[in-house]
Amino acid sequence: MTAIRLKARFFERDTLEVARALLNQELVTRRNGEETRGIIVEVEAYGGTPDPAAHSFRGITKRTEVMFRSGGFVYVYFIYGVHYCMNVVTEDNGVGAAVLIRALHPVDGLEIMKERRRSSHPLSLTNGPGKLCQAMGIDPSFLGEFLPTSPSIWIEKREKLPPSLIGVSHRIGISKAVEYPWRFYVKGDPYVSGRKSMNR
DNA sequence: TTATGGATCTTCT
DNA sequence: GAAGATCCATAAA
Repeated sequence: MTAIRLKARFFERDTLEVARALLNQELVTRRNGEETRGIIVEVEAYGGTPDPAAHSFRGITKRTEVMFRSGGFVYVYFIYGVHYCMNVVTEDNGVGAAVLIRALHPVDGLEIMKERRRSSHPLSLTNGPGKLCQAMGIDPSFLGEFLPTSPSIWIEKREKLPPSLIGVSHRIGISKAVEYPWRFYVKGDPYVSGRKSMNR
C-alpha cells in the first residue's frame, strides 16, 4: 500500500475533530536525508472556540501569527527556556486554532532518535511534547512549514482509530480552562505521556 | 516510589 | 518583571 500524505482539507475542520482524527496517523520528518517516523498517540486541542489556555487567545502577535493561518501549517514554539513543542494548525484562515502533538509511538529511525535524545530509555524517546520534538529533529526551522507540501515534514494517512480506543481527559500542564476535555490519546499505548506507572 | 526545584528564554504585562 | 501547552536530576520516605 502506498503512503498517502494528508491534504489541507483534512486540517481545515473543527479542531476537536482534527485532534481525534490525528490519532493513529504517521508523522514523518526528514533532515539531511535522515527520516524519522512515529504514530501519533496523544494530542491536545487549543483555540477554536474561546480558549484562555491557547496562545491565540489574545489575538495575533508575531509569535502566534502562524496559528491564525489555514489548516495544515506547523506551529512550533519554545517553552520554559528549554523545550520546543509542535502543533498542527487547524480550521480556516483567521481562526487561531491548533492541535498540540504530545506523544508518538516511534516506528522508524529509532537509531537517529536515540542519538538526538542522547540514548536514554527507549520508552522515553517520544512520550512527551518536548521529547518528541527533540527525537524528530523539530526546531524553529519547521515553523510555518505546510504539511501537505513540505519536503521536510508531513503526515501520512493511516486507518482512522475507532472511538472505543480513544481516551479523553483534561489537558496537561496548563492553569487556565483546565476542565476542558480536550486531550485525546490511544488507550493502552505505552508511549502516551505521563509517569511510567500510570498506564492502567 | 513520589515530590520538588532548576534550567534558561520568549512573549506579554 | 513574571510566567509559561516541559523535562530531568536529586532528595526524601
